[in-house]
Amino acid sequence: MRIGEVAEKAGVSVRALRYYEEQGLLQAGRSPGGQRHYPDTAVGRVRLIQQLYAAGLPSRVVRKVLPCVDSGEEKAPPELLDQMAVERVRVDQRITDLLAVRDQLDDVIAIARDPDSDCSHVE
Amino acid sequence: MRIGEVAEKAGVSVRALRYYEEQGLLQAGRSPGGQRHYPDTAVGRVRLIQQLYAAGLPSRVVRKVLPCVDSGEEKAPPELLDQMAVERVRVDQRITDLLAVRDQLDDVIAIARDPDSDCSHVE
DNA sequence: CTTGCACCTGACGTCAACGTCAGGTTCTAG
DNA sequence: CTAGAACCTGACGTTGACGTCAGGTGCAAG
Repeated sequence: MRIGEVAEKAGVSVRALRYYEEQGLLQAGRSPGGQRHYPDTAVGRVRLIQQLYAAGLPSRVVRKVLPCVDSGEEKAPPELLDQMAVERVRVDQRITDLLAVRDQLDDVIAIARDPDSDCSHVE
Repeated sequence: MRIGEVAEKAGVSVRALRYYEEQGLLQAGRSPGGQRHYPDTAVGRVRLIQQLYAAGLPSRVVRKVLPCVDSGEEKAPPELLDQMAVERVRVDQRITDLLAVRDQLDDVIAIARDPDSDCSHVE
């Protein structure tokens, strides 16, 4: 597959794919003329990258996590595992933050919809 | 309170506070000499702003949400409420993404710790 | 009145994750 | 063989949330 097809199937821009390669997140073979070509698995990998980005993980984290997730998990060296655990904690913290924010939004929405209900969070 | 004290109590930089004012997120009175002074409530408001940022909300969302959360929720016009609902959905989506990522991390960590357990997610 | 720290206003720098434009090449269809 | 779509490599532009530096001012203490 060439870059355009991968981009379309994965729902990202061609520029993004070249950027991922530049960042070492996605390898590509080259045709004699210099054009990139990807295996079918590339689409899935790009989707994975997108998922990690969508979750708000910074690129340095993606860089650390990707090799573990796709290139056979059993090869992960212990120090890398520690990093993963650290990131796991960070993700968890972020989830907690988001839940709190969601609750705040729910409060405001509920109060606005039904002003007579008491504002219990102020006590 | 002057800006330095607020910054320290809220755990952010002085520059950040000036930035918030510039963005219309945080008002401040001025001394005759031109120095900003804040009420005690400013610290809490800054913490709220930080929480929203920490959750990954973009500034435009914070801009929309803040007036509802602190200046008396009952005044919120319906169109603003719709926006809040939209953002609520976005936050929810983000939580879902993060949960998926966390599960992936857990999988990788679990497999690495205990390679004999079967990789059930691949079936 | 002077020292000196906290404060002020610009204004340019930074980093990430691409967008976009310029100028040239490769590949495919007819 | 030729048009033109898809690709290539730089390289500069963008947005958000500030960092940082320059050059000047407010204010409490001695």
